[in-house]
Amino acid sequence: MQPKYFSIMSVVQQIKKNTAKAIASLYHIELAEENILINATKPEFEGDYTIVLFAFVKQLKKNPEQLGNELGEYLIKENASLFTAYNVIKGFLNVTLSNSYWLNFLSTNYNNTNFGIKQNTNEKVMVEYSSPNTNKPLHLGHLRNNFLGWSIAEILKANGNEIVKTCVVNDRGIHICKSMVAWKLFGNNETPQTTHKKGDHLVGDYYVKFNDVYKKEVEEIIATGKTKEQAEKEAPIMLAAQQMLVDWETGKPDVIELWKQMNSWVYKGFDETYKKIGSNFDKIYYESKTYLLGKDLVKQGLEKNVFYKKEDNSVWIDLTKDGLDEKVVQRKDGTSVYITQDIGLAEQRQKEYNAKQSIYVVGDEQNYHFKVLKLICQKLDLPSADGIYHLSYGMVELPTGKMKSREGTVVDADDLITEMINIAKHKTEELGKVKDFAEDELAELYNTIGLGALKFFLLRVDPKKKMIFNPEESIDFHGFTGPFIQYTHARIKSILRKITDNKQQIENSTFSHLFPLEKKLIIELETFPAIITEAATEHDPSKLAIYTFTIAQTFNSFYSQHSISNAENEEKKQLRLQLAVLTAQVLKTGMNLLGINVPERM
RNA sequence: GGUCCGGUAGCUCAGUUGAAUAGAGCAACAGCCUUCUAAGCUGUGGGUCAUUGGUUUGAAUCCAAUCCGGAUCACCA
Repeated sequence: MQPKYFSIMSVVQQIKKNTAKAIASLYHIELAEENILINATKPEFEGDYTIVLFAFVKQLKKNPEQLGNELGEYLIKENASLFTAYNVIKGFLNVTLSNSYWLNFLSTNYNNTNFGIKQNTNEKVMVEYSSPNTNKPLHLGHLRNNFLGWSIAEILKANGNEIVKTCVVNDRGIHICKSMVAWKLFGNNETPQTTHKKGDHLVGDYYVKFNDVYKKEVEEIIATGKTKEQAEKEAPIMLAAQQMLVDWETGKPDVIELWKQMNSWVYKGFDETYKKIGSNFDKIYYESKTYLLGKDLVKQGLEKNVFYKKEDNSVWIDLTKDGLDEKVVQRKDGTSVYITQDIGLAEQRQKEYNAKQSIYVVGDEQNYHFKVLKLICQKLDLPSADGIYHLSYGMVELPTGKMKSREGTVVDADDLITEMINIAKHKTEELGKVKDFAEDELAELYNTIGLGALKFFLLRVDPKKKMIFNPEESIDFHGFTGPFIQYTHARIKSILRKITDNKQQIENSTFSHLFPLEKKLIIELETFPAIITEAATEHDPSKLAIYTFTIAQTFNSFYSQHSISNAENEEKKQLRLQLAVLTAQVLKTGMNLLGINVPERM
């Protein structure tokens, strides 16, 4: 049996194909299928799908009504197994598809656990996400990044791509030295063990400490009559951090020792958080090892005249013809800048993995940077260039404005996760439906629901848009939320468990009556494979979040109106069982693609 | 200042390859659990789609201008 993977043509494609064929045969005009607009028919009209005629009215020199009628007649005559009725209103041709078509779709797919998942194409895609700094713990913004990265990787996998998940850890630089200096000055040899604090939080505290001290020092210097600019340059703690960076680069043993020590605390803390949110990577790059990459490419670029050297020995690229600016790629002292290492890393990854596409999940504040990066790689003729895709997402802000870790005004990832799990616990206890669960089962359930709520909350909006998180109004568990969908899944599973004689097979597929809500659910379920494709091509998990919500909503309406176990007759019962099984399957797959688990009971 | 992104119901957001009377959720109000999980369902109210002009049979969607908000334009990362 072949339908392991979904490969049947979608309804919409079939309608397009038939419409094109009809027009070719009736009017001898060839229309490209992609130019035919098919919409779901609005509920106030009769029909399943609507062919919008306006687009080719002019070309065919027909009035819409007449064209609609001729097309409708033709479709029904030539393909009676698919089309059973039509009506024309203004320029809209509404067609009704045969119930046997829908029933056939349902019975061939309901028990396919791979429904919606495409055949593997072996096309490799790299997804870089998370990419934390080792000077502070993860916060809400990192969570959006992680969830997006994970989800887009899963979605691409479902579309047949081979995925390499990667993370670039920013473990060196002046900001890392800041926490190191502060710890050295004020830390009294504190460790995660002595303070019982997660290592990333401990280090983060010293990053904040650095900035507090720095601010105070600057104020003191200004009070002596110097300008702000001077003060910022002269503050002793800043000078100490800069010296430490120099010492790090020259490999001074005690600095390296401290650096390794503090980073190891951070990694341990990160691992804990990653484990909680279910994130992992196939390959981790450390900037301390890659920051020197790209120097050879600078040399090559000079030879190719892509770059040019100024009198002071700095190396530049002129992007003014591309509407951008001049950009430095190597400092006058010969050291490389941020973008240089990115170019180098892009090349190295290409050598190591040879991926067709490389997706960078990075905030929209770096839109310009990635535009430049791609352009430079293209001008250097690097094989990785065209595959560079910046999956840009908006910042998560608080009602009070931007989060700033320097000022300690961030929503901490660990705290938020703990809070969400606690809320899940309280709500679950209030409802009292799982009193027979063992303790570890309960813990797992709270985890699933709490994280489900959080992930769904962050993934349900278009990644491009910035979002506002209000800590006062905690994340909801009703309506357009993760728990609502998880609940619907658990509800279905509960029904299925109770029906013992579930042979789940309609013997009589010519059974032709469908209630509106039965049909609506089937029609919506049928679009699942297309939604997965759309989410992948648009790099947008929110498409799936919205879709799974719609399915859950429709199922619940259906459920409240039609009984499954006490259906009017055996055929209806079997039909509804199939519907329930496929709905649960789609909800599960859809949520998994968002990185969210669905419980069997809740 | 240049470039880019955004402005849709009280709030959070869909809808933006042009298409029927602009949709959800939350909040508010009114109903529904002797029947498969009420974290649910049904209904009501709520809109100058920032503004103005243009293109079109048709504009929230495309074009122009304006207003508001944000990002970015570092030999920072």
